[in-house]
Order: sequence, then C-alpha cells, then structure tokens
Amino acid sequence: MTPDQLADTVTDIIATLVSEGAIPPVDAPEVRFDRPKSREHGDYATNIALALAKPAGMAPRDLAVLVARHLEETPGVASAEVAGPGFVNIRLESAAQGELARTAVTAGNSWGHSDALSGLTVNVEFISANPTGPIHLGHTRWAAVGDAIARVLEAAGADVTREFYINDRGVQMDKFGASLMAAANGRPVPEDGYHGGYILDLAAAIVAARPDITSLPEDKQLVAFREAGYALQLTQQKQVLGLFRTVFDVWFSERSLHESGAVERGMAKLREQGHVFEQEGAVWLRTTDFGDDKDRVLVKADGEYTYFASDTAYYVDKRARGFDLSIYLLGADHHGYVNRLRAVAACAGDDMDANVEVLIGQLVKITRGGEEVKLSKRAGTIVTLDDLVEEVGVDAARYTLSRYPADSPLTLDLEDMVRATNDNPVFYVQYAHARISSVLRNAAELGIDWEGAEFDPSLLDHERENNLLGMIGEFPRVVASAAELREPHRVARYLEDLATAYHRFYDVCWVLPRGDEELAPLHIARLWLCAASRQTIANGLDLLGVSAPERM
RNA sequence: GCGCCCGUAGCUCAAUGGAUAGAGCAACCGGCUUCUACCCGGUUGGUUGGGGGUUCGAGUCCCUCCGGGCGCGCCA
Repeated sequence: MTPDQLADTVTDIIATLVSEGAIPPVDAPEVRFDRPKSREHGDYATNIALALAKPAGMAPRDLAVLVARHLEETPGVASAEVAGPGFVNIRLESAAQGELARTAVTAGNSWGHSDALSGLTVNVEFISANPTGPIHLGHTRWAAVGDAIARVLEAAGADVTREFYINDRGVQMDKFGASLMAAANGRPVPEDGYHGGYILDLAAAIVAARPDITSLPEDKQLVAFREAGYALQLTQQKQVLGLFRTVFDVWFSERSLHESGAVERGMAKLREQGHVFEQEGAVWLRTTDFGDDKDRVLVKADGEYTYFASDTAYYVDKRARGFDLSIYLLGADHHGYVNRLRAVAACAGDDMDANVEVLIGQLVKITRGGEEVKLSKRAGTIVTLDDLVEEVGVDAARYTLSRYPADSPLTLDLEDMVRATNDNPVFYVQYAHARISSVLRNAAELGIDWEGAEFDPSLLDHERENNLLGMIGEFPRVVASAAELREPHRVARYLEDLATAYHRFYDVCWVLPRGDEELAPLHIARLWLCAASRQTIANGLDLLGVSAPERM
C-alpha cells in the first residue's frame, strides 16, 4: 500500500464523515501522508485533522479520532493512532507494506514516473553561454541541474524540449574575432578582448585549416576569424556537453531570429497587444505595465535592435512553436531579468504566472585549496567543464552539482572534489546499486528464479525491511515533488537515504541461502526487496544523469 | 539609494508551516573464518545571525536590525 493510496482512503473517509453529518461540509485540504522522522510515530502520519480543524470548527483531536477509527477498518492498515496535537499515525500490515516491492519491480524503468504534468509542453532553456569560449564551471551547475530538471519533468509526464540559446550576435562576437585575429598575427590581444589560453589554440587551429586567412584585409579577416572561431567553439561546446550527458534538442541562434523575420513578428505581436510606444526616437516596450521597474528599449534611436528585442522575439517564437511553459534558468547575476521576462510574456498577451518561469540559481564559488578561483574568461582564469570531467568524472561532477538546491550558494573546492572521491555520496549510492547487482547475480548463479517464484510480502516484517520498503514507497512522491518544485536535488538526497536503508538492511538481513541451506520463501521475498531497491536506485540515478554500475 | 538572493554543527550543506533541527566530512570508540567493509553500529558537536510578530505549531511566513553576494545602460 502506497502513501498516496492511504491519502485517497482518507479523502474518502472525510467525504463519508461529511455525508454522515459527523463533520460539517467543508473544502477539505489535500491529504498528505508523510514518513515520520521517528519510527515511534508509525509507518506513516497525516496532519489532516490539524489542517481540517479550523474550517470544520472542531477540535483537532476529535477529528483525528474519527479519521483513525475509519482507517483502522481499512484493509492493510494494522493500526491507526491519534498522537500529539492531532496527528494520525498509521502502521501497515507487513503484507500491505511488502507489496511495494512487487509494485516497484513490476513498474520497472517507469517506477516513480507519473502523469502529473502530462499534456504540458515545456521549453527548458539553460546555459546559453556565448560561443566565444569553452563551457566553464560557472555554466556547469546549469548543465547538470537544467538537464536534471528536464528529466524530472519528463518523469512527471511533461513533453520537454531542452534548448540552448546561442548569443551569436553583437559586440562580444566582434571582440572574440578581434582577439583571434590578434593572436594569429602575433599581436597582443586587445585590452577588452578574450585573453584565455584557448584563444591561442583556436587561432592556431583556424590558421592551420586556412593558411591564407592572415593575408586578408583587416575587416574581412576579422569576420573570417569570428565566424571560424564561432563554428569551432560551438562544436566544442556541443561535444563537451554531450560528454557530460547534457544533450540539447535545440541550439537556437540569436542571429536566426533576425534572419528569419522572427524579430519583426515579435514586434508585431507586441504592437498588436498595445504595449509598444515611441519616445525620443526609440521604440519601447512598456514592461512597467506588468511589474518591471522601468520600460525597456526595443529599437535604439539609431535604428538598431537591442538585445532585449531578441529576447522578446525569442519568447514569442517559443510560444509560436507550441510551448505552454518557457522555463529560463539564469544565474544570480541575471536576476534583474526576472521581472522583464515575465513582463514580456504579459506584453505578448500571455499569463506571466502560467506561461513563463524564471529560475534563479546562485553562482558557484570555486576554491582550490581554500583559495578562491576567479572565473574570468577575459582574464583567462577559467576552469572548464572539460577540466572538471577529466579530474573527477562525469558521474561525480553531475551528482555533486545536482545534490544542492540551485538557489543556495555553493562553494566547491577543486582539491576536495578530486581527493574526496571516495567520500562523494555518488559513490555511496552507486555502491548500493552495485552491491545489489552482485546479490542478484549470485542468485542467478544459484539458479534461483525469484521472479517466477511465489512472493509472500508478509514475510518482510523485519524492522530494517520495513524501513527499506517505506523508503521505496516514497520514491514516486519524491520524483513528483522534484518536478513540481523544479528541485532535482531532492532526488539525490532521497537516494542517499535509500542507499542507507539498503545498506542497513543488507547488514542484518541475509538474502541468499547459505551453504547447503534450502531455498525458503523468505529468500524469495528478500530478493524481491533487493530488486525493488535496485530498480529505485537505478531510476533515481537516471533522473540525475548518473550511471548505475553493476560492479564497482 | 532602490531591488533580488543568502545567513542552520569546526567545514560543505539538508529539512514542501509539523512531533526531539538532520546528513556527509573532520575527531574518537567498536564490528567481516559465507551474498561487494566504497559497508554497519556508537560517542562528541546547535541560542537555525540578533530582536519582535502571526498560530495549535516557525529554520520555514511578516516587520526590523546586523552581516555577505548580486543587480539596477538607447551594453551584450
């Protein structure tokens, strides 16, 4: 029996109580069953009586007694007790609890998935780095978290598109080209250019592929370097992100917005909605109509489109492509964009609460041996995604970056990440998976067909088995809340607890027959529990883009 | 100056208004003559930055102060 089924049961009980006149008709709050921190409080607990007390005008404990009395009659429920100010604590019969193992194994790779967001078409845009340098650690948090958000949304049934917006237009591109040209000609890179060592490598690669490039006139040469560098850099970004298992469905070029007429279409859409005005020779969008602190310029007095014009066109284009919800993942240094992006949606005639969502993530502070490393592309002191993967591996990097809520500031020490490899929780979780895999391999070698054998879930009544089953039962709700809150770190934290529950079980409960011991129903039941644990860990790791090894 | 985010154990961080604020690391003590010890058990460690408020209940919500980060262009 799952906690959600318990909740449904209580919803029915409340409806019954209302129809019997035991409690006044009220809008009942959503029923939730949680796993209490202390097992003395049972397998599950609900605060529904406390939440219902005020609207019903009754004492919480009186309500709790009514609910508990009905719950005790529910099949699978061993006991229901009222505790504290009005909590209802439930104990399940071990058979009802043990059924969770069958549920998880039967569901397989879709265990934990739901249809909570089915029908929702979501565009998740993240990283969106300039194509003027490698993906660095500042972007890497989003490479891990953005992809994990996409994965949990998919698990909740949403139709998700991962999108990378390429800022390939504007003065930064020209500075990039100028830097490459200077480097190729043995001249110092301009003060406001890009100074990383990668510029020299890129310049050399460009010259090698096209030796005559440096004999072009300066203006043509700059464009040639810019375009060649852009192509190489973009390819490199795609390749590195692919290595990191973050694969984008769409790489969207800012230039293409201008070339395809999308900018004009976006402007037309905004004009149609009546939020565009002209002042002092410039064209403005009245974003202050929707909570922005100042209006924004779309077209400068000199006739040039602003970057903001691209942003608005991009949003309108996303809508035209059929996305119900556009999620933007931005760094804290862009939090000033939140109001204007929301206002853009509203100016386009959309609902800024429903159609757009801006998630702000704090920046990652990088230290090396306790000393801060400044991530400056221009100063050339960057730590790239490439470096990180090479040093710690994809699994450790992805996991470490996605086990913290994105809105909490994070300090990572590079030396720690390398040295503390064995202490990284990702290995703890993966080890549990490998350990279970080993047990199941051994079972197969012993010729035990646990899947085909009779499974008696009531045999799983050991305290550690009960605890492990309870953890497994939480998985679908963890996934659902991770999707709903856009917080995939919940999956990681959950997996650590689940791994602990498994290791504790394993420590005390022997799974396979020993020596010439005969195969008993308990062995079978425990193998089901192992298989359910493994399936849950594997599915959870997959949501984070982390591998689930069979051996370690 | 205005705005947003943050402040939890020595360190890095959890905790969807719920019961005694939890993990990992670090420190100390213990556990493998049968399924992976990358594991398990135990001990030490807190005025959740300070103060006030809201309520059955606040780390969580509101006000205020302190401290830190970031943002406030017809730049991109």
